[in-house]
Amino acid sequence: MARMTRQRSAVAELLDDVADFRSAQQLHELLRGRGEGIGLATVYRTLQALADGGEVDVLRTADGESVYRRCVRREHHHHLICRTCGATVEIDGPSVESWAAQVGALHGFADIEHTVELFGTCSACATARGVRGD
Amino acid sequence: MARMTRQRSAVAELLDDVADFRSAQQLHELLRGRGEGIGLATVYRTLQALADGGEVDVLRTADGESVYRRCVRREHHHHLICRTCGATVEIDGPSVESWAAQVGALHGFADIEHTVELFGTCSACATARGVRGD
DNA sequence: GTTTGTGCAAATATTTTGCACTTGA
DNA sequence: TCAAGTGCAAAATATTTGCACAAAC
Repeated sequence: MARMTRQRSAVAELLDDVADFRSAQQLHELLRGRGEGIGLATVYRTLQALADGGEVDVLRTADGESVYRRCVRREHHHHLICRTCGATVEIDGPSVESWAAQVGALHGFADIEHTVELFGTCSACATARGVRGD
Repeated sequence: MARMTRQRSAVAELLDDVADFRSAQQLHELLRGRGEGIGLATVYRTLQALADGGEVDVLRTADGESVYRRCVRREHHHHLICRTCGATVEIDGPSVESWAAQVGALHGFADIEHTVELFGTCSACATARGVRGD
């Protein structure tokens, strides 16, 4: 039910090499750039399978694109993302977990799940901007 | 630069009446149901303008639809959303705010913004499901 | 009267799917 | 072998846009 193919290996390897979130289309272009013969549909199908299996994180950008990234941690966690250069840090926050559960219970909600994403300017980008006086 | 038209009033009124997040398409259908002659494109344009002006909240559903809702509170806040019936509760969480700022600072990030959404099953839906033994 | 807004339909963009062909186990 | 995977192109979905017409100020 999960056959190892040239295409799937290529996607897996690419995800190992790439540090931040990339869209399916970007990943497809990168693969093509590496000389991999792979169709866009296959990239989508592979990413979807990986996401279902919890092997990659999926985020939705503000303009409605799905972006994917290999998850370093196995447990539930969140992201801190630089809004300028896209650098990401994986973080966890026990306090948020418990806060979410509490708030949910307070309003009579069960099975609480939550999405938390932090956006900011990383020190490198802040410095760059400071220098340029932007 | 912002002319008041029949269509815009209709959208504004509808947003006042509707409690939870609705997609542009749903809002358009609701307007048509009310007998308002209004085009889908106009609904999109109007919602976009309202969102730009900070008068409505925009969320992205997991399947890539944008959903809109008039913001009751002026201040920054979050949402608790029933994944079954879509009921929403606006919440605030000082602990999350400070946690976000701390985590950001710890990693050298400035200007931290965050998105936090909680999803759960509201008591009504939990009961309904329990009764059916689903 | 002029400028802004609207409706429609066509264009875009992203993701999904049908189907014949290929390929891994 | 042969079910699972792939590629392509067409379909589906959500949203945007060009343009002629209508309407607000």
